[in-house]
Amino acid sequence: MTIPEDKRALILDKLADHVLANGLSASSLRPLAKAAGTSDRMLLYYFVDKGKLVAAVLQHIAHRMVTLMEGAAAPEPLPYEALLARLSVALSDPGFAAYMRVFLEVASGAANGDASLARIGETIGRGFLDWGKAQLKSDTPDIDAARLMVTLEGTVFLRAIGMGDVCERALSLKG
Amino acid sequence: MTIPEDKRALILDKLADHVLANGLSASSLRPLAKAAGTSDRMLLYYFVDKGKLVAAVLQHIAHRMVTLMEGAAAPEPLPYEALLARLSVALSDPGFAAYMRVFLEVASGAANGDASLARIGETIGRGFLDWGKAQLKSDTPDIDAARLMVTLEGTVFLRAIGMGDVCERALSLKG
DNA sequence: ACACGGTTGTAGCGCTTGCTACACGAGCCG
DNA sequence: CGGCTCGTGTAGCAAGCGCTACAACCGTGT
Repeated sequence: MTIPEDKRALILDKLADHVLANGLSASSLRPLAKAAGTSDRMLLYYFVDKGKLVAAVLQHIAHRMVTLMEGAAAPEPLPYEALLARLSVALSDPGFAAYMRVFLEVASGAANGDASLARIGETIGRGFLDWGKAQLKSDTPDIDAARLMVTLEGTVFLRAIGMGDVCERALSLKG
Repeated sequence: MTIPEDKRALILDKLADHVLANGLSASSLRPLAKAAGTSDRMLLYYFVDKGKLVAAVLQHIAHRMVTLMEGAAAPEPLPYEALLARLSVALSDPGFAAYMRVFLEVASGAANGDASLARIGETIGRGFLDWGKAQLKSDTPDIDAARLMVTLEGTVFLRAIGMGDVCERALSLKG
């Protein structure tokens, strides 16, 4: 037992970097291997097949994102409007935006029938939802957290197609 | 001049069917050609290259979607909440959902740097926004239409990853 | 009748994809 | 020492990708 776990974890980290920087669609075995400083042969040796590799990388990315989000959490619970405004700008940060891009790609793959991506996407999504709920000061936290998330993912979607202006308008204070 | 326009339009229709049914990622030349009853060779003859083909198909799909939406428009302007509820169920309809799946895929591609997809996505998105605005009865139609769209695209995103329940909760009447 | 230009089929190119067969070195166990 | 398993490099497979070269068809104009 020569503990491949260490090496696996190290590789996973570099793979996550590559996916965050280049997207899932640009992540075939050979580019990934190059980014991790190995060969495609070794990637499959560690992860058995492509599907399991992608699952592992996305899980790793999700874990990183949770860490990142914990650091970005509001110091105290905020009412809906204030939290929405705060998170909206947080998601625009390039560091966060990369995660949102792959999240969007996961959702797209899931919509096209990839059950594995759907499962991973839901896990990430539920984590995100809970994280938001924990920061909400509300009488109806479940409903408001849901509204928060729907709105935020909507802005991710729209910003992707160059409609950031519409997001700004939607987030302007309600009359 | 043996009018290739007719044939082009006919082919475009079948291509659109295929993309709506199978997604953009499952739409390489040979499957598309088979779906349209031609050869990849002919597809390139009509559309020059893959990029232009995809652009043409997406434009065609967008046009179809506009037609579909016109038929689904509310008979008279509705206030925000009512319109949101109405459109939310409309987008769940399988006929509409296929368009939303493709739309999501376009957004994902755009987010990953495909400028052509970004342009097409924005065109579709702006059309959608205008369509919604026309059905809104509001003092601040621009803001409300933006909020409507952000919310609806958010539900598309979340439903893709199996979080439809969260969408329901978000759309429940506000307290 | 004949040449010609728009249309189409056949075949294949060079490349990338996920994955695998095989050999070889290194370390452990008898 | 002898074998045996684990780790790794080399090489390659079949399939799919976008795209193209070439030849043949067919309708029209002269």
